[in-house]
Amino acid sequence: MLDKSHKHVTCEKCAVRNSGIFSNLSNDEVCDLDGHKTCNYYKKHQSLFVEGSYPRGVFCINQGKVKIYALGDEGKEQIVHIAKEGEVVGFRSMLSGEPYKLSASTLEDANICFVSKDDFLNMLDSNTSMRNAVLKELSKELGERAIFITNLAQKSVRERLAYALMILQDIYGEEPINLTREDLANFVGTATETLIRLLKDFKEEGLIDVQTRKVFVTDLDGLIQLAGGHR
Amino acid sequence: MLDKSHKHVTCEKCAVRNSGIFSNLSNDEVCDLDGHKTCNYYKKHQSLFVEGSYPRGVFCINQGKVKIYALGDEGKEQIVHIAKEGEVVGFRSMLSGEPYKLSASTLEDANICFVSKDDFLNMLDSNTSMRNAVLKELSKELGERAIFITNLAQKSVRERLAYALMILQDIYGEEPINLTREDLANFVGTATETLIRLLKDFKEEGLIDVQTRKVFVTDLDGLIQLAGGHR
DNA sequence: CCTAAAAAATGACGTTTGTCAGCTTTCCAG
DNA sequence: CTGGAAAGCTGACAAACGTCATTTTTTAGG
Repeated sequence: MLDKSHKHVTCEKCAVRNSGIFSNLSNDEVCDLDGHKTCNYYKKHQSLFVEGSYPRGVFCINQGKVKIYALGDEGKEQIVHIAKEGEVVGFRSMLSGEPYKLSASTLEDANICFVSKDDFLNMLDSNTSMRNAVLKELSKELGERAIFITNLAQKSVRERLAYALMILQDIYGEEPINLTREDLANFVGTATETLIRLLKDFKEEGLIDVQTRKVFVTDLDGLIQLAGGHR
Repeated sequence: MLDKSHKHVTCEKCAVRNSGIFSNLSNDEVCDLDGHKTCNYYKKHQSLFVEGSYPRGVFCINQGKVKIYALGDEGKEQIVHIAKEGEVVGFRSMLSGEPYKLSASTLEDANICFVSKDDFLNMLDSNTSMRNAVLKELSKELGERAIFITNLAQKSVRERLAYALMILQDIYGEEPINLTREDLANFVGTATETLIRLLKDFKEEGLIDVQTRKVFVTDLDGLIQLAGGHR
């Protein structure tokens, strides 16, 4: 459980100081960043930003998972990414000057810091290595999305679920994957009912273990093979 | 028809001088760029780069269309983007330091210039507005891919075809859309046969006109509506 | 102009996947 | 601890799509 009282996290001592696009900052720069950020406690299912609005800054996740999703025409969410501790989210729209194309909300209780647009852009301007990190991050994500697209277009739901579980396993690390069936379906890109049936199959085939909401990957190699080899 | 003999295009006089990420360069910088580039004539179906290899530079399209695609597990192409005159392609993998995640090849005869990795990165380092253009471009594309993903996951093939035709209409401008059925299917993310049947439907419904390979959009509003409103 | 190869088109058929409706279990606030 | 709401699950059914096999048309090189 997250300690709600301990709201302010010092950047220098942040558990995720060494990951993401801020990891290349010097100690001085991190102190500076620390002075310019605000730190907030978010409850599960709180919204960070919504599609269509304009960015005012970026969010740095200290603790907790965040889903990044688009809303389809019928209001169905398509989860494009699940961000974890150490990731900075919400800077893409800021850089493109467009309104948000995606929404973000917490999947669990979380500590998330906020850095205003001006501060962020100033840092980006003055700091070469951070700039390179941002360029790299954007490019990497672009590559990941291309794979996502190809999977959606060419693989069966079964294969996509295997692929999604591989990725989620990576994101959740030692912890079990903890998503509602609906979120999982919206990540895989299928109907909730279809997803539930497939999860049951996977369990019977010994690929995963399920404890109510929690999913444990028990046969990662099996999943990788099912998903169609490495990617 | 393209003039094959007129191989070298001077950047300053390039027809697409004012589009894409090089558009913000000063005249001096453009002259410099001109000195560092090589210009090549490509025939239809020639490859610019392939998935898995390492980038040596970027390609600036002076004339012609280029498909950017991923190869699925069964060798089926998933076209992610169709680049036209003025676009610079192939810089994402260079920035992420990874091998290409996508392949690119010409859809028609083309004039394409090449700028080496070092030259490109140097320019990126020294030129603020170009850097911002690249950041903007990457972010914009990331947004577009999110929509692509959502469409694939939630829309029917029929709706996706309408959407694809909207986009292609934009890319081809006044010219008719000129793709093989297979390429079109690989862009929409469906089987070639399904695509052919739907094209026929669209024609019967008066949305498009078809002259052998060429597709003319005759009712853009109808397509937009079919695709599910504006995007 | 002709011919082989590539692309386009069509029909038949099976399967995957989505939808709808109803039921059960789990979660959580009071 | 408890009751209502949310999430999870199951079955029946239909439609959308993919696959395969075959024919027709178009393209491009000699």
